[in-house]
Amino acid sequence: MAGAGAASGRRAGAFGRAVLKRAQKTDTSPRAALLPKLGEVFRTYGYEGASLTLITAATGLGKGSLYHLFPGGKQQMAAEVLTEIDQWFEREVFAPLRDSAEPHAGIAHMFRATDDYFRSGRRVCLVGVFALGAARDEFTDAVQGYFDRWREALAQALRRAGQARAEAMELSEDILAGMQGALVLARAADDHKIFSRALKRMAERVPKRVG
Amino acid sequence: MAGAGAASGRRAGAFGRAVLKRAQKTDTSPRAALLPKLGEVFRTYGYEGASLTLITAATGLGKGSLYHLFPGGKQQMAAEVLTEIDQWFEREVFAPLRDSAEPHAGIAHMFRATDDYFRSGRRVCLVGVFALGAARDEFTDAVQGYFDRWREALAQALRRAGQARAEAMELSEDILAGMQGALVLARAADDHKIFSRALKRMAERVPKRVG
DNA sequence: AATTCTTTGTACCGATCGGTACAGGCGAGG
DNA sequence: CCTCGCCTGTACCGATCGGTACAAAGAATT
Repeated sequence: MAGAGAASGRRAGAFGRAVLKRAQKTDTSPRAALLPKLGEVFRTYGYEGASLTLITAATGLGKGSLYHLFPGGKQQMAAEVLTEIDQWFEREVFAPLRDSAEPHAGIAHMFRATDDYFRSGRRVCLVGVFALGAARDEFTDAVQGYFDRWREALAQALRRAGQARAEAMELSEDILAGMQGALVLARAADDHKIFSRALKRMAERVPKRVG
Repeated sequence: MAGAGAASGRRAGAFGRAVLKRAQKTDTSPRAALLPKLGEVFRTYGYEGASLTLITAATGLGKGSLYHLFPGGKQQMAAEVLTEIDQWFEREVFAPLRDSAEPHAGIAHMFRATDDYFRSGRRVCLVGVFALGAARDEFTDAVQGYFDRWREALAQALRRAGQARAEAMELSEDILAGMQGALVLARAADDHKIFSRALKRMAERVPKRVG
């Protein structure tokens, strides 16, 4: 969809593939450094609320540079931010859930990574913000995919940890909802500890290892 | 804060008190009929996204009428919508939780009313939408108050149902978060049943009556 | 040094934003 | 019937919206 790294990839000559591949792992392009800043603006003000003025202020780049890097405008910026977030979670959360030999380790890793990402409740979920607003309809796939793949990966880990199919489905949904809701409450009350408490409860809800 | 019913109250002469009191219970003024429509616009598009154009379209009223009824503009409209929602929950949820002789009945009533209000997951929470966005800082009291009083009322009911202080606090937070999160997930996946499942889980999490 | 291509600031675009001014429509009371 | 006061449609306001055009600055290549 949104070609993150397309600009750097275009510059690649005979060694195009190798360069592109490395760029995808740790991209040092200005574009990559930009996405987190863009993400913060969207996270804080929502898609509609993130005006070009706010974006230029937050990034330090003028419209010229912005539209040179993102010819598709706001829509493209948001799309690339979403895919960057998706990649982060894929790497730090979904993959460990699916691949770790010991499922409980993957689940523990998820809770740690999630606590980090949401800054222990000081940050809200950009995908959640988009989901609640009108932007959902413009980024349906990204929004659906994020939660769905998370739930799927978690349910799979829970099954491997010994839970029955139905219980794993329910519990994974329960844990995701508990987290998202805690982020809402934490921001509403301006009290990030609400999120920490929720994370702890969710972790306790996962059946302990039997072995 | 925002004087809902102030316009009708102003008209009241010697019988001002009585008229005002009745107006608060079932207000038949055009203003009262308007607030739900306004609420739907804010709920769907967020505070910033709810443009005057959208509002006039949804209400059928021109700017002239709108600003005659709400001299304070969008800000006043949103404020009155928030107090109307607060009043609804106070009546249908918080009061039953606090006052019902049998706390389990109050809690059951809460789940029923909540399911109704959120249309079994087809509707999102306006206060949650505001909480996540920049509008939170403009309506801090209303946003904080809504969740805080809900949590407080629920915790009190749980205590009366036999739970210890700390457990009641945790569980009330857990239930609110589970609901809010389920609304986010339901809208993200466009699958309202996520909310129904969450409601059921939350209800089961409340300790059964001992007697 | 000359040339080429990328990057950037700035001026500008039409559309829309929230809000105001106000003239007339309208219905109730005299 | 006339008047008075609430209500409402419309024209208009400056500001800002997202986006475009383009010329000059910079960097890289030869």
